[in-house]
Amino acid sequence: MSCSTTLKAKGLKLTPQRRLIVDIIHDAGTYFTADKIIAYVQARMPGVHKSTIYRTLEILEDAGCVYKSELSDHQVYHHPEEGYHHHLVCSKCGKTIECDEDLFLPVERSLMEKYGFHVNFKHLVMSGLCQECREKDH
Amino acid sequence: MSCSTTLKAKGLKLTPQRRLIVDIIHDAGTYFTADKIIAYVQARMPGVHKSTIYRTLEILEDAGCVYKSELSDHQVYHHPEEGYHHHLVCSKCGKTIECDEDLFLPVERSLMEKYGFHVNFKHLVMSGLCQECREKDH
DNA sequence: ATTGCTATTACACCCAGGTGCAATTGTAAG
DNA sequence: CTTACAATTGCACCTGGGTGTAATAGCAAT
Repeated sequence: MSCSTTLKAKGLKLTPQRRLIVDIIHDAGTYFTADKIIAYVQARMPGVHKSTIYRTLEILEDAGCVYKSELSDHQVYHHPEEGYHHHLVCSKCGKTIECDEDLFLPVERSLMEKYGFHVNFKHLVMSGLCQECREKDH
Repeated sequence: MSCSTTLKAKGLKLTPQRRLIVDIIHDAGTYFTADKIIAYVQARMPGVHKSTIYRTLEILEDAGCVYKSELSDHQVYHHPEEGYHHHLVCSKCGKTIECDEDLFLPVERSLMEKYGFHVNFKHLVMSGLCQECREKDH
């Protein structure tokens, strides 16, 4: 189901501002930080308030049209069709590595077994050191 | 090495403000949010500015005297001697469960093997649903 | 094409965390 | 016990993310 259809089905309106924000995220091949989205939107449609953008992003997230992750100190948005996976971000060079989510199934299982806790590991963003930076550093 | 000694060894001054902040964290058996620390400090020593407290906490973290974690939207500080462990926080009832860090060793290893990435999993704080809340919900 | 109702917007304002800077203070050396 | 100097403080101000609200605009029914 397309994003605009999903919105309509929920009784939500398809305003020009929303159309623009949806388009930007869908056209992105990768994830966008909130500030980037704000910059793009305001470049194409000056006067759009940042609170509108934050609220739209929240609505789109609730509707399942975009995914949000916390990357150390910012929020990051990406399109669901980009697939379910986590991101490894090198704290030295900033490089991003996509990471298969299956690697986390064992921990999820053991947290459940040991503590009865169902942890939410969707779209994890983790920081650390990539191979090159560790080698350079040695 | 005591915290004050560590500070002195780095050429840092032991001001009354710092002494107070250090004491508060060391006397805590558990973790403290930044706002709680600010409230405690300002109750005992009115006039201390929040930026001073944030700066002191950063210095103490760099010196290894306290550990910082990000808990969904706040920062959380705790004393190193509290031990290395992660926290599971229920997003429904707010309950906190301490979680053995050994559970994460397998993922750390597989991230290293598969991507050569050394992830920093110290003092993780994860949200999810605890057993009771899942049962109540069903 | 109007109307009416509800969702949405822009705005003003809030909050946590943080920075640059001039004035102040701890502390080591004389 | 001074002095000197760097470290620290409080302040003003900034930033990202977010909320309450009156005014506005989509959209469905007429």
